[in-house]
Amino acid sequence: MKVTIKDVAEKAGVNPSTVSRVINEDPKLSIREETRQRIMDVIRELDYRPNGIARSLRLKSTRTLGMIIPDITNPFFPEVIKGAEGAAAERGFSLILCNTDEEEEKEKAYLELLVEKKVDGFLVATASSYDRTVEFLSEKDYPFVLVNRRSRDATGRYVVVDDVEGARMVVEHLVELGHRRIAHIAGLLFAETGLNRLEGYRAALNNRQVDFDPAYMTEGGFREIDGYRAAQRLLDLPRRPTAIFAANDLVALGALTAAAERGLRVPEDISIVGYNDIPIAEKVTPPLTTIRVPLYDMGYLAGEILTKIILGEEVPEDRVILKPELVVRWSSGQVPG
Amino acid sequence: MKVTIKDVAEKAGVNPSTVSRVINEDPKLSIREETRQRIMDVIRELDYRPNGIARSLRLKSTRTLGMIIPDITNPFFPEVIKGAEGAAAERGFSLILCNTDEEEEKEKAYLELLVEKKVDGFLVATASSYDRTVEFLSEKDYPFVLVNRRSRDATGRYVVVDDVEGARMVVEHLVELGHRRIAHIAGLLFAETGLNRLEGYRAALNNRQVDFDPAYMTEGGFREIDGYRAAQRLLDLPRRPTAIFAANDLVALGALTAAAERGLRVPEDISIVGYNDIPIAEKVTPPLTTIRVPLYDMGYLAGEILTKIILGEEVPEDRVILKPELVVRWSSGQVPG
DNA sequence: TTTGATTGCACAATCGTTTTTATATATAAT
DNA sequence: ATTATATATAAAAACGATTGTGCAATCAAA
Repeated sequence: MKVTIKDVAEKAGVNPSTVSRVINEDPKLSIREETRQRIMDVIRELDYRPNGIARSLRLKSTRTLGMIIPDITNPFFPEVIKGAEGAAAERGFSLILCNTDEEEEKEKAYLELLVEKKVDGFLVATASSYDRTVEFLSEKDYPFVLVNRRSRDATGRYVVVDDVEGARMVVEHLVELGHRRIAHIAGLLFAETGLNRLEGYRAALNNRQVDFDPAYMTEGGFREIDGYRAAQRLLDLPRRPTAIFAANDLVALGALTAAAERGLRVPEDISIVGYNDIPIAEKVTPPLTTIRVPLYDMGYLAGEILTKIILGEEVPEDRVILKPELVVRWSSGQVPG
Repeated sequence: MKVTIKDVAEKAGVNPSTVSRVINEDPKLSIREETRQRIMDVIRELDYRPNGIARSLRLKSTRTLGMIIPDITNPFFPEVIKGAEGAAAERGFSLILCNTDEEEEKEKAYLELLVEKKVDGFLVATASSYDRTVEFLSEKDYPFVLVNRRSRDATGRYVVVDDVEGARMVVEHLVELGHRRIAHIAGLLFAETGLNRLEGYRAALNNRQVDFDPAYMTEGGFREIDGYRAAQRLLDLPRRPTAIFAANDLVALGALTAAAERGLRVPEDISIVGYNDIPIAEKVTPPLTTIRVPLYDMGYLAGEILTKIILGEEVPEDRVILKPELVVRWSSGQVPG
C-alpha cells in the first residue's frame, strides 16, 4: 500500500506534476497559496515520501557516493570514512561503503556493483590492486578521487598526506636525540606510502649527514607480524641499531614485542617510532612517538572534492597534499650510553 | 552515452524484452541458441551493464540493506559490520552504512533517507534513541533486525549476546580471586546492554554471597572519558574497591588511566576488567581481562536473518542470544594484601 | 471590449527495465 | 491438407517520479 505521488495528487485534486513542483519548490511554478497548502496537508496526512528510485531514474543521479576501502577493521579507516561521510552529507549525498579485505577480486566485484547501482562518484582508498580500478574509472569517465594514494602516473584527483615529509620529521627527531644507527622497517615497497616513507627516511639521514647503512633497512609489510619479524632480524645484528623507524604503528607494535622478548627497554635501550597515530599508539606501553596524519580531514576533503565535481562546482584544488605532524611520546629517547 | 538495453536490442536485431530475458535467464523463454549468442556478443561488444536503478524501480527491490550504527570509530562495530556484509553478500545484497554519532536527530534523518532509497530491510545497532526507530519500522512494516540490542518489549527479531551472563562470568571470576569490594562502572542505563551488565553484576554478587554496596555502583557511559571520571570517584572513596568491573573495554581503559594517576598498580593494587574484548584490550598495559563477544557472528547472523526474511525464506531462529566468553589476561589478579 | 501578459495548473513524454500478452513461424499430429 | 502444439520473438504496459509545453482563466492595459 505504498502511497505515490499520484495518490497525493488525486486526493488533493491536482495533477501529479503540480505535487512534484511543490515538493521540489520549483522556482518557476506559480501556484495559489491555498492549493499549495492543500497539497502539503495531503502529503502529511498520507505520510507520503517520494520514491528515491524513481526519482533517481528520472534525474539520472542517485546522490550517492561509493567508497572503496581495504579493511574497515584497520583503525586507520573509520576516521577517514567519517570525514568523507561528513562532507557528503553536507551536500545531500550518502555513502555506500565497500570493504575489499585487500582482495583484488572483491574490489572488482564491488566496482561493478557500484556502477550498476549508479553511484554518482567514487572514493577509492585501496592501493594494492595494480591500478586496475583507477584505469577502469578513468576509462569510463566516472568521477572519482583517490584517498591516501595517488595513481601511478599521478593523474587524476587525490588527497594524500606528505609521507616523505612525515618520515623525514620523525627520523630527524631521532637524529636530534643523538641517534646515528637508525633502522627502518619499510612497508610494502610497491605501495606508494611505503616508498615515500623510505624516501623520507633517506632524506632525513642525508640532511643530517648520517650515513645510510643498507643493513639497517629492511622491507617488511604493514602488519604487526611484519614488524615483529623484521625487528627480530634487526635486533640480532652485531651492531644493533639504537633506534627503529617502523613503517606504521602496527609495525612498531610488533617491534616493541620483539624488543621486549630480548629484554630491551624502550626507550632506554632502544627507541622505536611509528607512523599514523592510530588510537592504540598512545595506549600502548610505552606510548609511541609517531606521526599524526589528519585522517578526518583527508576523508572530508576527498568527499568535498568529489561532490563538488559531481555538482559541477569549481574545485580550486583537486590534488591535495596534507601536512603530517610529529607526536612525541615516550617511545623515543636519548641514544643509550 | 550510456548504453541501454534498447541499444543492445537494436544492434542484435531483437526486441529489448528478449535481451532482458536472456540476461536474466528466464526459464520460460525459448530462444534459438544462435540468437542468444548474438545477443551475448553484442552485450560484450557494447560493454552493456543493466541499470540497477531502472531494475529496482520495476522490481520494487533494491537488494540493499540499510545498517544503522552509533559510531564507526568504536572498534566494536567494524567487526560486526563485516559479519553483516558477509551474510548480505552471500545472498547478493549490499549494505549502506549510516553512522549516527549517537545523535537521535541523525538517526531519524538516516532512517528517512534509507526509506527514500528503498532499502529492502534494516539492521539496527543503535540503542539510545528511545525506540523511536523501532517504533517507526514496525509501524511501517519494514523488515528489520536488531543487533546487540532488543526492543523494549522484546518483540521483533534480534541478535544479541547474553550480557547478563557475560557480566556474571567476569564478576564471579573476580570473586574467585578473592575480591569482595567490587565496583561497577555502569554504562548508560537506558541502553539495554548497560542494564544487563548491571544485572549480571548483581547476580554474581548474589550468587557468591557478596553484599551489594550502592557506593560501589556508579553510572557512567560507554566512552573512555566516562570510565576515567567514574574511576576517579571510585578510587577516592575512603574504602577503595579492590576491583572494578567496567561497562566495556573503553571504560576500563579510562579507569586504567585514573588508577595510574594515583600510582596504583594493576593488578597488584587493584584489578580492572572490561567487556567486549576489542583489539586494543590485549595491547594495553596490563592486557585486559575481559569478555569476548562474537562480533562477527553477531553481524553475520543478523544479516542472514534479515536477508532470509526479505527473500521469504524460512527463518527458524529470529531471536538469537549468543554466548560470551571469559578472557583472562593480566589486569585481574588476587585481592591485594 | 479587445489585446496581451501573467497566473495556475494539466498533459504527455521520458528515464531503463521487466513481464504479461499477443503474434508469427515451424513442427507434429490427424 | 488441416489442425494442434511448440517455439521464437515482438508489442505494450507498467514501475514512480520530473519537466517542457500548452491551454484556460484571470487580470491589466489600451
